[in-house]
Amino acid sequence: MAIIVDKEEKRRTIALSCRELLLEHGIKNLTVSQIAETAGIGKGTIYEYFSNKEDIVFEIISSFIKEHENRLKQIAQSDLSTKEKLLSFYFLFFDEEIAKEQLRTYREFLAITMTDPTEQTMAFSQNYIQRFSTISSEIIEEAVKRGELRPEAHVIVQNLTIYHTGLIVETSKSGIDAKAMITELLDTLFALMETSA
Amino acid sequence: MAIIVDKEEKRRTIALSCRELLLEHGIKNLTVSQIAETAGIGKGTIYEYFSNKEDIVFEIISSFIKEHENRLKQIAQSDLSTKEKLLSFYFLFFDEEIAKEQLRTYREFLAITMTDPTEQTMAFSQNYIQRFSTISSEIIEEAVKRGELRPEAHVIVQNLTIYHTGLIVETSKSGIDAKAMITELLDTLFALMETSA
Amino acid sequence: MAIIVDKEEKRRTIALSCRELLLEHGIKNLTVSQIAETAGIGKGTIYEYFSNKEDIVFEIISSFIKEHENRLKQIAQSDLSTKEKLLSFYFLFFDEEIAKEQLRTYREFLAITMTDPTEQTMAFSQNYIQRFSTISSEIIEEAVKRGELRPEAHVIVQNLTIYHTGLIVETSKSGIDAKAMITELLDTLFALMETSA
Amino acid sequence: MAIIVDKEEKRRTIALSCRELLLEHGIKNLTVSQIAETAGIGKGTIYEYFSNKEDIVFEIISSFIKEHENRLKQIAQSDLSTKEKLLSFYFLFFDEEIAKEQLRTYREFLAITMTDPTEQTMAFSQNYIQRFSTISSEIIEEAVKRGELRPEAHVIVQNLTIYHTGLIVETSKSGIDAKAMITELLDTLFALMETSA
DNA sequence: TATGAATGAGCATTCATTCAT
DNA sequence: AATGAATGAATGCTCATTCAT
Repeated sequence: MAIIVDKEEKRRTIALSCRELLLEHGIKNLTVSQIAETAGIGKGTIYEYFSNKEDIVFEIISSFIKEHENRLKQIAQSDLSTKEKLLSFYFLFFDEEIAKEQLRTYREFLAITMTDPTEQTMAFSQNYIQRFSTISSEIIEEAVKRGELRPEAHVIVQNLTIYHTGLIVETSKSGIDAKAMITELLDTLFALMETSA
Repeated sequence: MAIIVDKEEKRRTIALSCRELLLEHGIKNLTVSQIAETAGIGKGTIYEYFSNKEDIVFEIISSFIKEHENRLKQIAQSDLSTKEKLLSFYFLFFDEEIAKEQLRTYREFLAITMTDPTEQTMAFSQNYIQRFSTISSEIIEEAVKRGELRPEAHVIVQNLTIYHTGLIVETSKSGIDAKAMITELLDTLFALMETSA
Repeated sequence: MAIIVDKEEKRRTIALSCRELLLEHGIKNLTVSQIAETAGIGKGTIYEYFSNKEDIVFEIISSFIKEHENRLKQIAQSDLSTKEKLLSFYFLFFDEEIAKEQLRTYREFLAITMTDPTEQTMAFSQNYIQRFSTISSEIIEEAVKRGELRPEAHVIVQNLTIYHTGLIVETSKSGIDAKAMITELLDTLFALMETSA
Repeated sequence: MAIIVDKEEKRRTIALSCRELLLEHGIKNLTVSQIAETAGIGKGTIYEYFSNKEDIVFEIISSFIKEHENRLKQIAQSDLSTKEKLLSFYFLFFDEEIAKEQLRTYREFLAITMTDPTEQTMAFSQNYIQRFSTISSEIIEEAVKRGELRPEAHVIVQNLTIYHTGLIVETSKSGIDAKAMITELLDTLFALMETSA
């Protein structure tokens, strides 16, 4: 009897073994040969589990995003104040050591989604944005329910996700302090959004 | 004595003759040979006026940006209300036929600044952001002076430039209506920022 | 399972198929495309077996040098007198039809080692010089042992390898008869080196 | 009345102004534009006085060689012993600071004469070799006349010029001590060549 | 299921030299 | 006599993907 390998399982195994490799080389400089070698399999075998290089890279990035998502969820469920939650939320990409390491690669990923709008790419990217948005919405919804923030906060926070993307782009040019920018913006917004009560 | 050429002038001439070419092919798929042919000069001549392909591309993009800047200035100086000004201001990239054509190329440019942060690239990019910011700041300053908007508006509008970049990125994934997003956001922000008076 | 190829074997096969090509075009004018075509393989395949053009060229030259070395060994082991051996030894590069054809390419190779002293280049070159020296030393050692030549002959013959290189260089300028030069020099040296007995 | 410029004079002036430039960049990396700029004249003007780049480079190298020749003549006319003269003579290229600086460029020159045997190149090169030979011959002739050396020394010393070229080539590969090589060789040769008297 | 050998399109850049003025 | 603007040929190398075994 031949061993039946769970394809999905093996995809993950291969992807996981190449997380460091991706962070080290970046997307463009990562070769399929390197992936095969690091995963300990043949180059051709890669294509038994992934349709192309992009597919592998996205699987690896997906694992990073899942981790990131979990951290965001922890922030959302923490005891912090609403403002602190949002601060931590948006800082995460710029602040934490792990996230910072991933920022370069995430920018590359973003650049790809901008210039090669494949169906595959876009589906992946949209899905990610949506999940990211959902979590931040939950933070706000709660605050609005509790009467802390005006209902308009919802719209604003929704757009903060897009602002966040802009910040990721613009911080690739030196001279921009993401932390300071977010803090100032949230301070100002909160001053406006908080119920006068 | 040989003819003396105004280098700066000729740079512009060459760049101008290749505007359509760039929009048609995009940055990556544009070849120096195509540029030379379109400009009606020898390939080597290109390098008498530009240090490399990037240099030419940026000169061409620069001409688009200058045009864009002029349109933005016109908006800033128009009779529109502050909110309408800002709407027009941020729509411009997504709305006008001309701008829309350029959006794809501008995204490519943005992708380059994110992944190949050359000194040349960054200087160019920062300069552009700054000029863009200056104009929008002027719109706000005026409104604040007139007592239309609270002073906090300044911080918010400053960050709208970054939001705008994020929007350029995110709209590369279909399914996002930039116009609706901006309208909703500005409506909400204005409701918060307008002096109750 | 895929076919496993003996890389070293294939390197040689490719190199051998391009010997004539190299002699015909010389190093500089030889293109990788020509090599691929002549070897009957794809251009990319070349780079599966060689790290760069220099690597291929050196492999081909290496095959010439090995042949040359074998001929030198035959001379060393022949019944000729010591002087005749040395004459044949140093003539070989200038005299034999085959060698003469290779002289132009060998000069190019020498010129490269002089101006682009890569580690790769130098290692290759030194190795060659050493093997060449070893053989001529053996000829002398024997003669000294037999009491034919004074022990000093060793030093002199060692330096003849360097003289030989000089001759290869200088004969690139017409008007120098390598054969006559070597003959006269060896005659004179032998008159001085031979034991008076 | 137009000023009549002595072409030969101007050739020298231009060449002299670019000596440092040549040593700094080497032949291949020296551009005609650099020469024109350094000489303070237009690029086109270069071609009023020189037929091509090679012509300029050789004029500059010629000035170095003339200097070198003068130093050799001084050695030949000094009070040193014959052996010491020859040692100094052949050391000069490897030992003196100035000469050492020039060695890299001289090797490049040699490489050119080997691979591009233009008439121009060869004439220049042969002329140089001959003058170099003449001086060393004078040293020997004297010694032979005085009865210091056997007449055969003439043949040997003649060939030392070629040996010297070989040494220049081989020392481009590290690991060869030119000074030690020459010393040992001359010691051995003198032991053989000196009249027993 | 696994593999690894083979592939080939595609492109920026340099710089000696010319010649119109 | 002086100049400098214009030129254009020529080439190594990468790497995702396929498919025969």
